[in-house]
Amino acid sequence: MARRTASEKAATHERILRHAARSFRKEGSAVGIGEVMKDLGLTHGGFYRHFASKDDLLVDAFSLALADVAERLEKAALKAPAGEQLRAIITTYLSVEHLAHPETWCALATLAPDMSRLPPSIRKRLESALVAYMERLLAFMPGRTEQERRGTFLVLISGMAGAIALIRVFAERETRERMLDIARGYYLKAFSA
Amino acid sequence: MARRTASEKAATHERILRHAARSFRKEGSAVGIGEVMKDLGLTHGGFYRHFASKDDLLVDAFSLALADVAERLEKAALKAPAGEQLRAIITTYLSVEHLAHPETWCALATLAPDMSRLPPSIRKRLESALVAYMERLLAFMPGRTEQERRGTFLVLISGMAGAIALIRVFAERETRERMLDIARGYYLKAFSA
DNA sequence: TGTACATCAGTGAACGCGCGTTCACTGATGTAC
DNA sequence: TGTACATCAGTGAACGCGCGTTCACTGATGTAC
Repeated sequence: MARRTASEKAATHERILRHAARSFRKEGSAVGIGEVMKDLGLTHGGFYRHFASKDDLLVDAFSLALADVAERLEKAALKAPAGEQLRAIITTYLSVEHLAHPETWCALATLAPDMSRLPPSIRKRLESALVAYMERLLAFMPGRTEQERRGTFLVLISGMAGAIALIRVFAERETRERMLDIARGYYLKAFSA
Repeated sequence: MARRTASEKAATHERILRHAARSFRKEGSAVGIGEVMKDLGLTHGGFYRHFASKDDLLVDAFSLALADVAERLEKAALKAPAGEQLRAIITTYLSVEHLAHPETWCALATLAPDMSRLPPSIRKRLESALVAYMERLLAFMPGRTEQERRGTFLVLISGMAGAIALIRVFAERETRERMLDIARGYYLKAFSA
């Protein structure tokens, strides 16, 4: 119960951010500040030493979540043999693992509607995070020009996010996996053939 | 302030449902019962003569929203000349109108994550509504077998919903319309050529 | 058809609860000399 | 290097507020005879 060193503060800031990025993806952006802090063994009052408001945390957490997924997908692509990189991105994105773990995977599939309801002033920061997401994966997208590759990213990622979001509404494991197979089959054929 | 006739009650029930289906799509499922009732000139207490709980309203409102959109898309298809029906569905779905009016258009693009967080007991009803959405448009989907047409619906509708959800994060009209053109171009080429 | 009574749609106060945010306080850290 | 003081990370009580839900009440509707 006293002042912390600068590096301790930075570590706490990051812990709040990382945990919020998971909680919002898992349970939605209605998760309270009190709950996030409590999960970390902290009290709610201290939150405002780290973020100006909940909206401020939301934007940063959404941005971190997007960067996190971009990194995961990039790693999956880089691990794949040459020519199989886009295939790796698609099978990683449309996986049972992704379906079952919203808290560590794509924020677009869980939070896109919440993102679009944030105040416009703050949404600009989210747009940057989305552009960064795209930039990170652009090299793996098919297309002759950069414009084409951007278009491919838009259609492919938003399409797969929509598929994950829809499939998650269904409860039965069997139904979900059948739908996932259909979607994966389509995107592999349409984008990586 | 007294008992109403059976048909008055039914009318009120429907007014609540229809308005909720709009409000949830526009502002998210966190919109309160009090607000929905107040918008209709009613008080919050009467709500429970019509619905057992807010979750109960959520499921019914989501289902109505889905049925509403299925009908709009079906009408768009039926108005189109033979051979242009799928094209009509795609251009209607990926329109500036849809982008700008979440309250009257596809609930998947605005509420899919909220749907998947509903209690499993209640989610079954939503699954039926989604299946009904599919059935209604199945005849317009390309594919040799019904299985294929179901697969096409899954990929097409979830993909377009994901595109709308992503594009709505961006604030600038010009950016949005450019992205919308790219998505529309893709889906027309991939599904309706 | 009229009468007596049960039902219940809608009202508005009240319930407990959790939310985001503020603030006085603590005591260790950071800084100026 | 030591000292004196300002800073501030984190605590926990308190703020106003809105939420979902309950309930006693009202009076017109529905129903049994």
